Amino acid sequence: MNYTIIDIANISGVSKSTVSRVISNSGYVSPAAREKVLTAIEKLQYKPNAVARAMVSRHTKNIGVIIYRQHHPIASHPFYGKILDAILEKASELGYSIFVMTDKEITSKSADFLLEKRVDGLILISRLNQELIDYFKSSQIPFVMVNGTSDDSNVIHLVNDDERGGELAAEHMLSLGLTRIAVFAGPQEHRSHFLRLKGFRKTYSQNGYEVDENHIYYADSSQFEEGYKAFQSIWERSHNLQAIFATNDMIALGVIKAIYEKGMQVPKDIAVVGFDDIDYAAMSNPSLTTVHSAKTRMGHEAVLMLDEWIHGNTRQTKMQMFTPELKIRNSTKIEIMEGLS
Amino acid sequence: MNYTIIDIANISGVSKSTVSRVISNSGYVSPAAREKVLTAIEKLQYKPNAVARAMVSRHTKNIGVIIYRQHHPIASHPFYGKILDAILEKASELGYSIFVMTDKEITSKSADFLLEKRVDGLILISRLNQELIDYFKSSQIPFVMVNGTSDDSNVIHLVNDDERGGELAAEHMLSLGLTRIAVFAGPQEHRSHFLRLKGFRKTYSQNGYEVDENHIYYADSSQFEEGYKAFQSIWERSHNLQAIFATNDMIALGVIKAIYEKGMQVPKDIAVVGFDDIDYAAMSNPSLTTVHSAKTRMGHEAVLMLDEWIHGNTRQTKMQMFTPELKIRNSTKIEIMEGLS
DNA sequence: GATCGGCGTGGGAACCTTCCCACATATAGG
DNA sequence: CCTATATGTGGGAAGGTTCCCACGCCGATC
Repeated sequence: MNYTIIDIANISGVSKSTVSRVISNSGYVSPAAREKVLTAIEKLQYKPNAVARAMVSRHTKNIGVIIYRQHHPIASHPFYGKILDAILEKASELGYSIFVMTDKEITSKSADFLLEKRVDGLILISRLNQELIDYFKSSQIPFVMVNGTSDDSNVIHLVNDDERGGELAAEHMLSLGLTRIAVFAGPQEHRSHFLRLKGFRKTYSQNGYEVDENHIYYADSSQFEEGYKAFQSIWERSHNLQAIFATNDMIALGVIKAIYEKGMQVPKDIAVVGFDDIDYAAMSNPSLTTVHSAKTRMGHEAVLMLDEWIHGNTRQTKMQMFTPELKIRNSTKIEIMEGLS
Repeated sequence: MNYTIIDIANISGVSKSTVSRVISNSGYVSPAAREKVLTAIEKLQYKPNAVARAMVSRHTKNIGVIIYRQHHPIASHPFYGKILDAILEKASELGYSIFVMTDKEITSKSADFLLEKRVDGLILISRLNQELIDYFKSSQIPFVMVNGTSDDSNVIHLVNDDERGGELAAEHMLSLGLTRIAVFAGPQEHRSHFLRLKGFRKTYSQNGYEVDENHIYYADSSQFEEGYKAFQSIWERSHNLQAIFATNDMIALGVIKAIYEKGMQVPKDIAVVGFDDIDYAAMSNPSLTTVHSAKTRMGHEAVLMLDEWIHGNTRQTKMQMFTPELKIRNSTKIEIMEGLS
């Protein structure tokens, strides 16, 4: 069914070595021989067997991407999926194929699977624990972490400067005079949510406003439903909120929906600021003011750095941090509040 | 760096054949020998080399997924990404690894790449042309098409019953007495958009209302921006619309946004119906009435059918059609219009 | 006590490629 | 004319596994 290099050799009347040289474009091959081989390849629609090639060359040109996440969606997630899209794009440019796996549990199971497939490297997305990080380190496989947790400065990881992002959100809200606020924070064991909240509180604090712990709602997950439900619960505690900061856009979108269902409007009654700048932030009604995180750049850079490692080069700085950017949209389009506190 | 079956054999004092039998759990192995081998495997953290295995067994347990699509997002697309998520899930259940590729052009380029990697089968998502379908047929590789175009009844393809979906949308709108309507249709060369429009018009027609060709806007793409821009253009032509049907949710969401920016409200001034039931349909403000398409089921079924083919079984019915379902939400929550035309 | 089947084990070929080495021819330099 | 170098070609080993076949042992059957 599939032809081999030997078939091509026989048809074109040369040895398999010569065919190999033609395919890999290396060594000496006479124009006549090359011509004959090329015609035979074309005629039989011969495709070199990458499995056999990997067998001898000891590398597959395959990269594994594992997204650690408990809830759907995963690939179609507006944040993680966006990173994946960027990975796919850059990998294709560099000639890699990508295995995508999703894993609900933070264990080595998926990775072992891909390790058996002999991938050249691994890209790990989202939070994983130190035990797993140590496992990857000991396995000798080149790997990079995207948007994950690690204080281990020896591990390549690409993250958003979430603390700075939190500050940006706070600065914006402060500039609008919004001081009666609430925060809807995603799971604090996740680096991003933790730092976003931290930066936000710090900035408010530095400006003389402590964020009341009673006005911080800690969500169990970072999903839409969480923001939606959470708003009801916090609303009962405090009726005179001016604004809400959510540590990601999905939560913010859930909050907006809940606000409208209570018969209020954004930003007229309550302003909302999100984080991530997922595609829907711009599309939502009203469009959502948010902090842009470098999803595409993280994905591209992850592949680039992994590729370097695979080729034996490593950079000095293992940690790459991307600067976030504030995107002001309609959900905070208000007159500046004055003299209120 | 990586141990081989021979290393395990040497350590445990048996032959490589015995180790192979232990790993594959086949043939006769004495409990004593099995025990020794297992300990050695555990001790060395031996991982069988799937590349070598694929070499001899002639199958890789890898499946390629190619998403043919010109515009970003792809993996993170609320429709295609959702299918991909389902594929990933089911594949993992069945022990397959998934190569994901995206291709902007409808050529055999990506497929050739995966064919070289010797995938066991291919899942092709979205529209492709007959030439390419013929190419896959001639390549002998098991493949299934998801949400693609094909009149070739010999090709396995999974589609949504889009025509019926168009009817459902029309029936709902008619039941609300909405007759002054406009349609925003995605690219007509795409089977889905074509059939959705067809079913919709047919139903209106059967009820005595022809959809005026002047009130159909044919969009160049099926994206948010398209719906957004399109509304402005159609709005100038007709100021007294009661409702809009868009052939997918992204376009519908764009329309809603444009409606609000013109100072009107949904559904009070104009009702909107979409198609697909992407996650954001439920989250949007107002929530979007839409026709649910079986994204997850299509993804699951695609893997299942491909797996059957890989194992040499094929079903009689190559074409599997999924019945759509109307999801009534707030974007059509109106008093029934009476006596208007 | 020879034969037979079940059990347990090991050796070797095969899968398809790359890479190294050996060999052949032609050309140039001394 | 002989050697050195460039060009061109082919053979064989290696890479790690599976699978087939052969072989040895044991207990049961005739």
